[in-house]
Amino acid sequence: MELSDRKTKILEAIIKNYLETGEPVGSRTISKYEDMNLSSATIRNEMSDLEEMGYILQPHTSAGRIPSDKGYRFYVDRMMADREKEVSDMHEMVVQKADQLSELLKQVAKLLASNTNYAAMISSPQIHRNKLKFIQLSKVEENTILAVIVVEGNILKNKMISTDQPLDDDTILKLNLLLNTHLNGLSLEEINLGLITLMKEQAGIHSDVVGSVIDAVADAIKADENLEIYTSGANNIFKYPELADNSKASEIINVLEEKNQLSELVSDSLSKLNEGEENEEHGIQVYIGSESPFESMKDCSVVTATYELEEGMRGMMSIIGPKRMDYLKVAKTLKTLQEQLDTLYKKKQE
Amino acid sequence: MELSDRKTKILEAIIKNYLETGEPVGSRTISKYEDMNLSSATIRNEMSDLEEMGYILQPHTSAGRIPSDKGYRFYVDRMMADREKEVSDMHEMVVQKADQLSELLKQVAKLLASNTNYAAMISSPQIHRNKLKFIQLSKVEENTILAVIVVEGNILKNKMISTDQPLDDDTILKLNLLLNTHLNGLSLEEINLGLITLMKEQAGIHSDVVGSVIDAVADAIKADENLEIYTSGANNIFKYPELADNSKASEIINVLEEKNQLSELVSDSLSKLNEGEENEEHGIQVYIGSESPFESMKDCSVVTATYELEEGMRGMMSIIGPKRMDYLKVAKTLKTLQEQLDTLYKKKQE
DNA sequence: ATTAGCACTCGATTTTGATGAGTGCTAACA
DNA sequence: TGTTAGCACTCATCAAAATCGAGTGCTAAT
Repeated sequence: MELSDRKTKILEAIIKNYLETGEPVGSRTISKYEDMNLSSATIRNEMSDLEEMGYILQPHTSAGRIPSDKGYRFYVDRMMADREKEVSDMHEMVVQKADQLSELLKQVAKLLASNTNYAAMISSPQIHRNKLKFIQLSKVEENTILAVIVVEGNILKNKMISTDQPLDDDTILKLNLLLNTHLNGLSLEEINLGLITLMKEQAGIHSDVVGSVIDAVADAIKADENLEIYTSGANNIFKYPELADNSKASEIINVLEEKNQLSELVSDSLSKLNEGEENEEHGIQVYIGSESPFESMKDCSVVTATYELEEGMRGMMSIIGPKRMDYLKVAKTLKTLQEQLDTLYKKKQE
Repeated sequence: MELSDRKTKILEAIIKNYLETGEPVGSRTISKYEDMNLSSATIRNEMSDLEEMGYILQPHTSAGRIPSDKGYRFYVDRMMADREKEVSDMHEMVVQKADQLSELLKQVAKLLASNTNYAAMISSPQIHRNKLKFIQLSKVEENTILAVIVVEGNILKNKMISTDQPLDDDTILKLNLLLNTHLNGLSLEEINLGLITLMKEQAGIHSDVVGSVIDAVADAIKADENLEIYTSGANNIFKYPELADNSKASEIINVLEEKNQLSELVSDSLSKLNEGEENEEHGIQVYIGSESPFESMKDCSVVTATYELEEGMRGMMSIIGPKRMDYLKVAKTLKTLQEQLDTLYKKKQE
């Protein structure tokens, strides 16, 4: 069966009503709409068809209908197509300049959550494609060396390195030179074992101690590839009865708190994004119910967007809410922040 | 009225039973205990007294009794006094050496939560009494300078400083010298406006640009005085029906997520601790119900402990659970981690 | 001082019935 | 042939009523 115009109209009416109320919607309610000059009986027939086609379902006999995942999917796809039509009110969202990237991201997470009334998360950007800009070792204590590594985008990594024997200033100077000449300008992922051994050989005489320092620096460069995740608004889920149920809430909160799951997911989908086809629609993706990446989120919808601070520095943010979330508003919020991050960061750099 | 031996015994029995079951406990239950050779009627009389004295209360007529806050307080004080008597089973808790302090603390938070089945938090240590060890400015880009500040305990602070005009290498060298000679060895709280202006004067000629760099460094030193808070196990609260109620759960989760409230609290009580009388009992504090620092936690108990990584580097950790939490186990868990942090950190330093 | 016994209370659980929103189907209608 | 009025039926929800039982307080006997 095809989706006739009338069916579409009815389906849309059902979904919209359900988004607002969260209650199953019946034929009578729909028939009373102004531009719907049909009796409830006719609506019922159409609804019956829509149910057969899988767009809506009945929680139980003699209840109204609610959208199925397929129904939401239809609605979301349609809405995304002509999103300009509708304007939902948005608060002003202003991202304040922040000193540290982590502060900025925390702020964004908070903004996302407070503007949408759903739970939000944002990941730090991936940087393994970024180029190394600058390495500096300095002696902090007799047996302790501090390594500071600066990456494109002015991302910092530090590491304290304890050595078995003290290193004299001259050696440190040479090491600095060695590291910078070999590594500067390379992207993080280009730095491999081969390079490390090469450097160790060139360091020559000093053998052991120097070798271990080089290893430690390499570690610092490679480490921390797991993205940081910032979340906010977890308690918003209590606002939606269909999620506030104990076991569901517990699971959702767990996912938000156990950030490593999220972290993996983000890095997976980011790397797919890097290789694969670009996603139009500003990379906004909607996962409805069972489409969602987590088993424990089968009663939620997850809307994700990528952001890009500068070439290759991509991160992900997402909103987690009930299936009947205000997709339009969420998409807009995400887009707004995408843009703000973009411009803000470029300003900061200049 | 005095607490007779028998009353004490009964009270203790009531509390213990309630800690396990979470249900009001009646006279009959108690009378059946092995070493309690009394009829339920006698117990009832005693219970009636205990209620009058405020140690227990009835949720409603014809229900059993539950401990009041005063009852818990009695139990906790008593338990703390002779805690060695009882041995509750504890999992092995091993804190893995971690590269970054933040990783270590996250790990500890997780351990706390998973061992106790309550929610846990830990703050980063306060460092404003720590002495400055080392400052280094380096040029990263034409108009960008990186300041790295190392504090006793090898805590790092960094800041990227954008300048209006480029600074030449020589000036940077001089600035490094200036900063280090003036500030090294001072504790963070000793660095004040006077010192800053003094340095600016000595920098002399270079005026503007140099001045702003010094300001930026001073900022970096002073900033970030708000402690980081790491939480874990928020979803554990759903295991306790008396907290799993929607509105309560929401509030608790909110406090755990809005870390700045916690942060303030921690820094308050730490500074009190620094000035005031030392708390024996390894600084383990129990807040029962309404004694607790947050209005929204009036149905919880909060057990806090301070830890000390090295002289003056103190932080706080705490467990948040229902009033009927297993105080003994919690206290032990906290103490164990206190000790582990202590030894681990000292090893790491050596 | 202790306890057995009993009446009484009151939350929790189950039962029952009424209500009403909503459906599916059928027959009449345009 | 598409639309609709009408009706029997379903079933969640709600409230009132009935039942249950854990627990108490009191009294009188030991």
